[in-house]
Amino acid sequence: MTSDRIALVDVNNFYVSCERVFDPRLEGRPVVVLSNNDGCVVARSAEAKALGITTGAPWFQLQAQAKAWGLVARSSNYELYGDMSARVMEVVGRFGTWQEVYSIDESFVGLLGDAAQLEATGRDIRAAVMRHVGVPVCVGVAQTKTLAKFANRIAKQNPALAGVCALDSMPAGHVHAIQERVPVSGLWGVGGRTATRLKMLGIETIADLKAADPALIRKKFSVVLQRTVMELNGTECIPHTEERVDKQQIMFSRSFSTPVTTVDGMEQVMAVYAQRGAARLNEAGLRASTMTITAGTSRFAAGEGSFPATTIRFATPTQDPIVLVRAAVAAIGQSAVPGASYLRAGVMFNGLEPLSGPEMLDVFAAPAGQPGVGDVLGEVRTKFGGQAIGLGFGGLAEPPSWSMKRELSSPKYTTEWAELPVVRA
DNA sequence: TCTGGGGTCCTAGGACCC
DNA sequence: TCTGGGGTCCTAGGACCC
Repeated sequence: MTSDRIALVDVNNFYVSCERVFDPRLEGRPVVVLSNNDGCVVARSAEAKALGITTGAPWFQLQAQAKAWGLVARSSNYELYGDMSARVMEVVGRFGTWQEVYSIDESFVGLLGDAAQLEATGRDIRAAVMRHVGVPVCVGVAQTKTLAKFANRIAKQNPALAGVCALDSMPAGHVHAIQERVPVSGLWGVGGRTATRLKMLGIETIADLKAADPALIRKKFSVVLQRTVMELNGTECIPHTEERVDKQQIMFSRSFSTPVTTVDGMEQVMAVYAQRGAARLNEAGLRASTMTITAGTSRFAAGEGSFPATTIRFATPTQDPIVLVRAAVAAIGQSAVPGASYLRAGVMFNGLEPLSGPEMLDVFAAPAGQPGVGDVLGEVRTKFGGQAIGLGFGGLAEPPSWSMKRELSSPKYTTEWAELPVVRA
């Protein structure tokens, strides 16, 4: 019987797998990839997981044992991961009747076929991605997205399945037995808070939740969890959106490598961050009607922190870096507390609209058809690299002392001519 | 000394309108 | 000045995801 099914394809330990493609010595060793500023662990190889290293573990706490464990750490290299992601998505997309890219390492694709064909297609996808990109993927196939996620989890945890699990080709009793063992928190869309509240109602496993009354769940929780219950029972409730819906917000936020303690310093930070945000707006072809700036001291320090946040509304939506930088600097100047030890800051844009949309009268805007400042900056960056040009502090060749730290980074193997891998034969 | 960054969706409540 | 229902839009906050 031919059925319409959904496959969830994701890359195992994606960041680590990308590093391994270009450095095979990492194969078989415990490897972690760190967050910005080399702060904490964001990805782990199977060997690192086996050592008990958790996601979010601070690197400074692991460093002492790293040598004894033979543990290798890499800074995150988003240029590399982004490019590898695009390659994986392109290969996976060839197999589907539709494709929705869900995250940097996951996509849902539509498959048609009977149980045996679905499973065979899963194996073909795995082989193709390994051959063309070099990273291992797992495939879960089922009737709904929630179940496809669940099947993918089974594929990952059960080595005998060799990375592919199509629920249609498993005996129903077997599937049910697994659902009776796995706690609800292992389910897509059910986090810790909801799991705790469900437990009080005696709902602990996926099987419990599947058998729950959807109407009751909606009343006691939300329409979101009700959809989960229905999806567990085979009714599709979460639509697939092939083309990315328009973004609702754009952010740029970063922690510093060293604290910033002066208002002047925070103004420098904002000048740089507002520019980075403006560049993102320009790339997306959007302008914003509000900008929210945030900053924060340590969440872990004793005493009261300072977490200024200010929203600025623009009479005319804009993506002009000069306007945005001025507004951000003025706002932080008013809200930053002198002497506070700031560790992070961010810029967020909301109320987005396309650049090509109806123009309101603004005597300072570039005349129609002429490039604005953002376009010119973007063009220079495309030709000469991201660091080539900037306004004020954003244009310094030598980055300020608080800039992000990435000491253990691999080269941008696939996106910079100067950093291409060298092969000797 | 050191603890990520970037998002989405839903809901409740307030402002405002007819 | 008070009375009333019904509706939209916006924002803040919660929960979750990778």
